[in-house]
Amino acid sequence: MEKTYQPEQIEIRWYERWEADGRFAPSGEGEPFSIMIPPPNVTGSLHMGHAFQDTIMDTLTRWKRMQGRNTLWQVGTDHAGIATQMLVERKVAAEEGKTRHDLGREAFIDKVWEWKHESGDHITRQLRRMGASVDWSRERFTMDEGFYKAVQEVFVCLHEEGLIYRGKRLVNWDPTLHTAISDLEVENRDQQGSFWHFRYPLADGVTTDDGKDYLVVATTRPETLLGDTGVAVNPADPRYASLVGKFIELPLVGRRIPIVADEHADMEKGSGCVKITPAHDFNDYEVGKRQDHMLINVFSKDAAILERAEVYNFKGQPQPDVDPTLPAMYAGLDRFEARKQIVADMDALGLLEQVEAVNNTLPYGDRSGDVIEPLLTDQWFVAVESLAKPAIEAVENGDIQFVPKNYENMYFAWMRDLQDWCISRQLWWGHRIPAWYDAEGNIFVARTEQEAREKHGLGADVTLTQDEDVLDTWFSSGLWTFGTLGWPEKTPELETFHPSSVLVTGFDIIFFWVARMIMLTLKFTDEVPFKTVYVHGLVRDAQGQKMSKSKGNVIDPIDLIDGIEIETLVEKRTGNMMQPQKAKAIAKATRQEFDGGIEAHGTDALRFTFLSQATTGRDIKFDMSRLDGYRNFCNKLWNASRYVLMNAEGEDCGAEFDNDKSSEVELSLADRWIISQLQKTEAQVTKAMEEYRFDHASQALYEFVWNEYCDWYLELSKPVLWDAEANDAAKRGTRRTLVRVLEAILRLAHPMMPYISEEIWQRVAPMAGTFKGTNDSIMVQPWPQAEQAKVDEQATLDIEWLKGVIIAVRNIRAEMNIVPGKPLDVMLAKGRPEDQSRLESNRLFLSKLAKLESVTWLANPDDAPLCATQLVGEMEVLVPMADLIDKDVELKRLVKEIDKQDKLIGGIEKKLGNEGFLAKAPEAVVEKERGKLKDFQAARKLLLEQHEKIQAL
RNA sequence: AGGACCAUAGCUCAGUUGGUUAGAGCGCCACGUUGACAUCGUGGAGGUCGGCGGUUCAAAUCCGCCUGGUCCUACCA
Repeated sequence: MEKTYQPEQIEIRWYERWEADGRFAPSGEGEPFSIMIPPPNVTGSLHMGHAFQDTIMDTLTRWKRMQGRNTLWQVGTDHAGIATQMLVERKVAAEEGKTRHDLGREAFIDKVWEWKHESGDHITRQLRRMGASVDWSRERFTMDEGFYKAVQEVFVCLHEEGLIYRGKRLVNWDPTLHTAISDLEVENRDQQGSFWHFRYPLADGVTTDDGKDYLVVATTRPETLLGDTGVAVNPADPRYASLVGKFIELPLVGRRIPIVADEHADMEKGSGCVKITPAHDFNDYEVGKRQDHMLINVFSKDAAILERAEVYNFKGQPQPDVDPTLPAMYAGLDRFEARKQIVADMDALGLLEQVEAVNNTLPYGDRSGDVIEPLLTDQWFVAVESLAKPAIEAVENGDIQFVPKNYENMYFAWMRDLQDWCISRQLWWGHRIPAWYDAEGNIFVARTEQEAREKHGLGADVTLTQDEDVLDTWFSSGLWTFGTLGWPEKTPELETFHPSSVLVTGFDIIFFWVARMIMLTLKFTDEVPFKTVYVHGLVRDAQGQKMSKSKGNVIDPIDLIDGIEIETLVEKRTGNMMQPQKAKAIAKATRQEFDGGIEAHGTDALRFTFLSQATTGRDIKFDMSRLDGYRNFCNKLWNASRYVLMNAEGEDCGAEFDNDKSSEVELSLADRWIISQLQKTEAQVTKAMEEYRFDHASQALYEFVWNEYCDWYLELSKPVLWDAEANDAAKRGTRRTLVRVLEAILRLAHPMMPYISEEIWQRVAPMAGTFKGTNDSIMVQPWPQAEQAKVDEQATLDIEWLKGVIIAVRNIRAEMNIVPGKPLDVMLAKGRPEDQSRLESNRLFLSKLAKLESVTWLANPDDAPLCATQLVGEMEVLVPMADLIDKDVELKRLVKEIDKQDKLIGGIEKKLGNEGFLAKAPEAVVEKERGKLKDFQAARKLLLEQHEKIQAL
């Protein structure tokens, strides 16, 4: 073995080997366990969030596989409608100077497929680097033929049931992308805005009670004035009671609009009068509906002012009787231009009463960054109410459980206030909506045009055109758990692996995806999509900032694995930016944070870091120093293995002797102890994994490997192995323990650190007798199970004693500035009989580990010469110091120690002096305190004696 | 405005049903390298558990209020 751990030499090799050996496919045996990967964007690349998520999924998958479950980790990607289309549009623009419209729909779609083929395996390659044990043979893409079939089936069925409908409704419209987006794709940002107060003249010579001939309405969006259909006042507002039923003459437009009473108007706010614009505001839409107003749309798809308004009733029917005339001077003006102009014109008319500065929030499209406009358009919707009910129940009754549990509240809150879901998108890349129209605009929904004709008896003479729009990507990913398994066919995979066992996902897409999956899956399979939802937090940068390309603080997980030069990193972060003006600052910050670039750490160290930070659903600040630390841990494990191999390879490791009582194999105290500790660790790690506490699982492993196996057991093995006089059975016992415990460690580690564990296991397993032929792999070994019978409490106590004495001697060395290598003569005094017997049976270990010349039991403590002392329980560890002792230093140390004991004693005495405590605390607690008091007092007494002795010098 | 979550060592975080001498890693200080590992070893310093109040014999842990932070939902006519 190499002297240091070098991940790059082993990782790719092992992944290729596993894949070639078909290790990732379900075994076909055992109780099924399945995880469906949240499909990443097919043309995307792996970011830290993916890497984190994939680590968790792979750890669960490998763990369950080792537990003998029939394990499927289903892999695949989604087509990411808007994101991919935008990317290809930009690419086409850059390369050919053309828009998608120049190319036409078909040619453009070809371009997207080309791009998919070109870049589509990037993310899957990265998944492989992460060690993901996904079943590549079952890889799915949402735009695959088979998956499309599932999408059509669902659409048609829902439509037949009346749960999908088409309607003219207000949607969040992205004027840049020219498509509807869901409210989840809208980002609300705070900003400084203006609040314009306008005077709306009363028609027909009417005046207010206080004699004014106008009402004041305020708005943050003056340009919508053109679409006003009325002014609302609160029905209980005495100020305007006399005006209800009267009219306003809408300025600039000249339209007569009614004053209506509606509870939407808040008497406390502003003047108490609200302008109503049903076609441009979600609240006003509701008011307009109640008041039987028209919908007057004044915006084009670009959010520019129309020449003539479009007028509809609330059924979406055009209203030719309403005069659609709009002022000519605004026609074609962009909404923000129009706003300026309208404000200026109102001012000129003396109708601008005041402009107030306000803090408000504005909706932005998370893709385009443009301000979202509520716009009246024809869209397809899913009526979610009847779907939501069972979806809520599934979580309420525990069929689906969230981990951590508090996310269930977030889910309920959203589900109980659900709007119908707009599923059509005005894009080209996606699942085309399976609906056809005849010349009159009649709608025929079917799986194919052929079916549409047959179903509705349409002759060949009827021209049908398919709906131009595509479906929201989340509509198709909502079918992911069962669509990937072959639905609507009744496949054996569907039978076996659905419902899936766990969904691992970020909280940010609970609404987007999780909720919709639950609704659609229950509807179409009568099963939940998954039994558990493990929700993890966001991976943030070291400062706690969200990682984003525009901030220039993203880290490519692959760069943490392979390392990256600083110049390459700067280039990567500042190249191809949307906002190039930020490049300089980003370069500077990057150079500051990653001075010498990033070193290679390997996949296992990265995975272990993620796991150790995976606490209960909170965000994680990615910490480079922890990554360093876990790479060191890999190295530690590597070197411990090196030691084991050096001492065991080619030697008799007793693999064939299974009976520990056999005279052929003799186990030392240390052997029994480490075996005992291993059982506890196995139990701990398993429990932690069951509870999704990967931080606890990784920590339990780390502590056992480093602080017990390496720090103590390996050291304790040396005296046995290097003792020329030790018998063969003892050596065999120690070698066997070294090897078997290491082999178990590797199996415990494997789900978390697949590569290093496999690499070492290949060398260790043959000696441990667990290797079954040349093609064997740790991936299919049984998960370690704690055996209660091997827990040896006596051995634990004995080793604790031994460690205590060794540490006491080390302490004395440090206190007295004695070099670590100098052999010492040590005496043990006071204490109990078992202390003496422990000394006799551990003399060898003690001498070697504490580097002692001699160690003797002092029957009469008064015989002790002048010594430095330490306490182990009630026993004193004495190192004769003769004239070497520094009186002042030692006195000071003792005083400090005595003070410490005094404080402890004081605390307990106070407790025990409290009658309430004695009366009400459980007896066991009281007893424990009494015991502690006794110990502390005994320690204090010894320290005091020692102090007096030295004082007397 | 409503809600959720968070606040523990210089940093990143654990701390299960109240009873621990409040822990880990990293960092820091001192010492140390012939026999697995300097990606290391040994020893050490460092915390009034955000603040105030309450419940209790006992609070980092339970309750209330406050402060600071993150996020979500709503509103902003």
